[in-house]
Amino acid sequence: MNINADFVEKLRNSGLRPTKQRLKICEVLFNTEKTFHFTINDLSKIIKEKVNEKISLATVYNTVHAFKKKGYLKEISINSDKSYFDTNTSVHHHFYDEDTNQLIDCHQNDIGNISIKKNVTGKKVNSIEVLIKVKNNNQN
Amino acid sequence: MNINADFVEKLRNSGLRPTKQRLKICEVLFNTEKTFHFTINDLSKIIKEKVNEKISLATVYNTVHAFKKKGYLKEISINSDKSYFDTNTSVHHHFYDEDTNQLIDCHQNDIGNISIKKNVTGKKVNSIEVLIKVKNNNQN
DNA sequence: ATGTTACTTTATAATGATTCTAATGTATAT
DNA sequence: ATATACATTAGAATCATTATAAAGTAACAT
Ligand SMILES: [Mn+2]
Ligand SMILES: [Mn+2]
Ligand SMILES: [Zn+2]
Ligand SMILES: [Zn+2]
Repeated sequence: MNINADFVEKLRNSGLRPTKQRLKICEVLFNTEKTFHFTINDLSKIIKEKVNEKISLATVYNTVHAFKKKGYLKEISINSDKSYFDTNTSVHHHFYDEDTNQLIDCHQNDIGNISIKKNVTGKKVNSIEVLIKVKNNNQN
Repeated sequence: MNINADFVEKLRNSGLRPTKQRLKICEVLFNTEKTFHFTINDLSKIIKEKVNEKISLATVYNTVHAFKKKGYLKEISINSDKSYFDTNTSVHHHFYDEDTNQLIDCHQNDIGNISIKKNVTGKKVNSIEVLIKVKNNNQN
């Protein structure tokens, strides 16, 4: 278990105890080639189906929020019904496919630089996020 | 009732019957100098306090969604807890004050032009929205 | 005006995502 | 091995939103 040792270290370094539940969730979230977007529901479905481990829904919530707080996950709000999480924690923008409800990363180089000419007085800019909603060409 | 007649016409033209509930809500939302952002909770509080009319919460939801569908309101998702609505239906961006949880309009001229260099294949860009999160300068 | 119909409002229940609780289990340090 | 703080868990609670279905009202034809 080479990869597992990495996650143990990662968790320990964050002050999180490496429990088997957290390690399983790490595997699902971070042991992939590409980053991805998911809802809590997606995640618990993946755990149920692909992993031989029953993790309480409360633990999934706890863990996702713990990972978000440690900066290993990002939360993305597209509509108020569901909350999306992102394993890509870098500053980046998103396409949102309104037909399929899918989030797609939009890399910095796919979009012109964004300059804020006038800011709110007495405040510092914390993040700039662009959301591009796309739809099918054919009218429905 | 000059203004009221306008709202009656507006509703009729949209295929919505001008009920007294809808007219009251029109007054609250559209009989103002400036556009503003609100949650359903905000709106029903305003109706309770400033207007001598008791409107069922279900009707507030129904009306807001009807107005959104007709293009008189815009829905804005900042975080998954609350849904914000906007009486400014033009294409525009937002500052979100993370200290006060307030939405502030960001006009087109306060921000550089945004060019999408690479789009999702087979899709047309429907909207481009920028969200700028701001915070106090002093660390807390 | 009256009646008919479709639309609207309303109170209340249902839903569903998220959070809370408090009991049980476990990792870590001594 | 023991103590202790941290973590997991099932189930309950919360809260925003949506559904239901009964009663009310606007629009329209007679
Ligand atoms: Mn909605
Ligand atoms: Mn959250
Ligand atoms: Zn992303
Ligand atoms: Zn706005």
